[in-house]
Amino acid sequence: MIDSAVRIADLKQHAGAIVTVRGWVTHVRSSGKVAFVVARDGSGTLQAVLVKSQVPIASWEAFATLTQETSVELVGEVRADARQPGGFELGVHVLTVIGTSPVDYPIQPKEHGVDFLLDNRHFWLRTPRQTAIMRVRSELEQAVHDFFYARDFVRCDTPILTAAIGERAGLFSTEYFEEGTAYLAQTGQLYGEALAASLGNIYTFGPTFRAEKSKTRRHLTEFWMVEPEMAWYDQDDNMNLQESFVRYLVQRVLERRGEELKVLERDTSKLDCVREPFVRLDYGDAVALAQSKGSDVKWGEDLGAPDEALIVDHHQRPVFVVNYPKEAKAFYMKENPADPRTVRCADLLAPEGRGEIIGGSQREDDYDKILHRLTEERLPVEAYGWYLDLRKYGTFTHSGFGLGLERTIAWICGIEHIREVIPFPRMMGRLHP
RNA sequence: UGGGGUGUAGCUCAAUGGCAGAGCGCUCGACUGUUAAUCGAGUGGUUGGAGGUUCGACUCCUCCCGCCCCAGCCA
Repeated sequence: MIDSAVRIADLKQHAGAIVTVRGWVTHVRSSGKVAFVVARDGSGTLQAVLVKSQVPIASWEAFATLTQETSVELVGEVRADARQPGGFELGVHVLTVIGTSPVDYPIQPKEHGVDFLLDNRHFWLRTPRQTAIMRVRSELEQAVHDFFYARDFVRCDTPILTAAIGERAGLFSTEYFEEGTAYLAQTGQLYGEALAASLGNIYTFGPTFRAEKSKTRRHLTEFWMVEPEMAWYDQDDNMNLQESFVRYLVQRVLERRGEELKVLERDTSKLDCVREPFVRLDYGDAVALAQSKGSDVKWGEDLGAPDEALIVDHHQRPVFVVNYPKEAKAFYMKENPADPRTVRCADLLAPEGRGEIIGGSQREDDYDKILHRLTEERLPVEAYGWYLDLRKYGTFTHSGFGLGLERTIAWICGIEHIREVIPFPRMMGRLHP
């Protein structure tokens, strides 16, 4: 801070005092000899009142020049006023313009189209709904760390620039000195497995990149993922942890970000369902359920988004769909001893048509089986040498999962499209601002 | 990539083959308590682009472009 300016949110602690507030103008109103400036500073909004006969001429003239988003410094008396949302207003003694703002500021206090707002994302982020979302996002990120710290998981940062490993979907590539092509990581999981053999329980939390040409409300090309990896956890332990984790995240936002959820007009009763045990539905039963509701999905196929919606709507709470067919899932998932056609995995489907927010599995720990799967998938075995070593030198039962941060935020906040829950979304056809 | 939709003033939208409009914004004016203040006046257009049909096209047709929704891929 430049000096002892007061944050708007803290004004109630300064009732009756003369304080300095700095912020940006959102509205101006005038009634001839009384003028009103509404300003925000990131912590809240404040109405400041200027009376022509009680302020210096320079301040009165400065008011006349105010436009939306002009940055200002206000010195005045904090006084209680029942008409104000926060209960206080500022009786201005001095108004000083810090930075002017041309009259063509694009965002008005009215409805705008999505494309226009995304073009002006740097300004859109100044609006109340967007700041509420960003505060929930921050709360969730902190909650992730608190949850795992309390359980003695070690946070490990895995590389973003990688050689060609990982999953099958599209990769962003870039030149990498004499090493050829590097790819932006689409998961930290394989590194997480190596670290689990070193530290026991670990998690990674960072951005991941997928060059898929997806244009849905659930996809970004750059998104943040939490990926825990636990030594000596089987798939049941894994799901138990996921259930505790998701329950904690929801409770944390309900407890600490109620104001933000109110701004977002979130019906929080829809989140009460996380307190009940999550449903654990075998893949075969999930297929049968979807079929009974009109889907033509067949055993062996991955569930489509409409199938997932049918399944979750039926149960009205989070659902684990467990043990998918091998062909529908990645090579590293452990073969199910009870039914070798399937693997020991689970997708966690969030309520309200949100679809998959977690994908997880027990990892294949048998050297020969995973080598066989790599070959089957026609993946370059030589690139996976270090990964195979984890099975060769002291293999171990282990499991992990990946939680999509943006999908989780969108679900908890009740935001339709995940492009709104990351400050500067990266999607097909959008790289600016 | 496939299916559907859409594109008109700075923004949000009207104009169903016959004079291209409104609200908001912006400019000027009035007002000593406003809450997206109110009231009065003013300002605003290559109707996404190219071609075609027609006496006449924002409107109908063809192609192209942008965006939105859905699907696939996944978190």
